[in-house]
Amino acid sequence: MKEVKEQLDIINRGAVEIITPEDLQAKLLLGRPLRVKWGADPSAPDIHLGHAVVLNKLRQFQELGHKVVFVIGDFTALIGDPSGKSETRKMLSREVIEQNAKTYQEQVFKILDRNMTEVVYNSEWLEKMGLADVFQLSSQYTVARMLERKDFKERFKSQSDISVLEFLYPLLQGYDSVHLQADIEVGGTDQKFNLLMGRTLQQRYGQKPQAVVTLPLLEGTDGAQKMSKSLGNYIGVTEPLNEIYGKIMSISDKLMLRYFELLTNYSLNEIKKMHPKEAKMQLARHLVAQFYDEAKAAEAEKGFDAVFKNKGLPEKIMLFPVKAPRMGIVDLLVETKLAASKMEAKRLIGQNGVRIDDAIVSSDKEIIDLGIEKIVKVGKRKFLRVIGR
RNA sequence: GGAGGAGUAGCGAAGUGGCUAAACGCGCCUGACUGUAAAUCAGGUCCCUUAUGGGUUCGGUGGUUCAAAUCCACCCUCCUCCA
Repeated sequence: MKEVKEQLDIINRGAVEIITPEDLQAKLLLGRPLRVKWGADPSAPDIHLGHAVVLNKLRQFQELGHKVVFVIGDFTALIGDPSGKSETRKMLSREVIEQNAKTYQEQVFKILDRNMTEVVYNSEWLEKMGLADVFQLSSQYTVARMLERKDFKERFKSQSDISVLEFLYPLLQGYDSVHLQADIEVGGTDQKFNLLMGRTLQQRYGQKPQAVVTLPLLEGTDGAQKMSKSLGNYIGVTEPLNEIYGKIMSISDKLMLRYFELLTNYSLNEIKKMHPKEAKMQLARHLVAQFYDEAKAAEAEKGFDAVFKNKGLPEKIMLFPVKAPRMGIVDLLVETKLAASKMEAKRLIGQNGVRIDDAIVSSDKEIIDLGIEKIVKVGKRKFLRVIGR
């Protein structure tokens, strides 16, 4: 195991806050593999790079010889985490939760080391709790303190609903730490309240409080708002490799450094010395390799260069059979969904954005003979092989 | 329970009877350039159509008018203040 100081440096990288640094150091000084808790609510099964920030940190813990305890909050998901929410969450059904939990694991192990991870479901212990246990647990915290939490406070102030059930969520998440005897818990800054609850409850139940490491919420590809599926600025770990590679290449140079800091272990000083394009390629390659493998990463890079650097064709192009042997270009674009409407098709043609077999289509009245296969290109990145039958 | 305010294109936001398919910003798309799907610059961004032509839009439904996003009635949704 590495020196404590060295471990602290690694853990600190990219972290927003460590509560408390003294506690963390004391834990590390124990010299044994620590139990690093990470909980996920199996309600949104698509993991993207935003989640990967936390996973990357956990991976670092594993590389330092510690054990990750991955808590699937199947039971707490029945309540729904109120963090950052402005309204009462809908309850999820058991079947949905189970399916999501499965998907979640498949994706998580693209980053985490399976052999250094213990997967637990919190229904294992929470389901068995009797009402008396719940009484005891809920007596450990006050309503006033609960209302200190920003999202609750705002909802209370604006007179939105807060169900009593929701008050139980942080308590149960905190209780998970008690049950699991967690040494450290890692989460996004939006989880801070819940993470601190773990510390409070552990002390009430006679344990040493877990150290808490909070990580920033990653900005999405737009570089402004946090990465989220609903904002459409995310890069999912299960996306096709060319998409991952391409989306990384499309982020701004400034954002690239942020991604390096939070998603990799590369030295930032080294990266800053590199040519920005080279650096970005490095990042794209690294991430594709992480979610797929090295060979696929090289493939993605080759594909990207072929299409964007040399303005050529990608290796694999989807084939789209059309009924007619010949077709007007506008109809063809609409038929193949390369354009959303005829107007759009015309706009694209007018702006020299459409090519057939690499020749710019100059008129929207052109008739295309589909007797032999044609390669249709729209914009920089949409390709289709079209043939009439 | 009472008083008031707001709902306009993907989002934000102008527009308060005809000149409005509806300013502007963001986003998105395309092009040029390049170091990449970075940055920058230019153009485009309701649908159909060969069209300076037609159709359908401004929370919903009806109405007034030659003419409505704009006026009236009712309804729906959201917000603020008071109790």
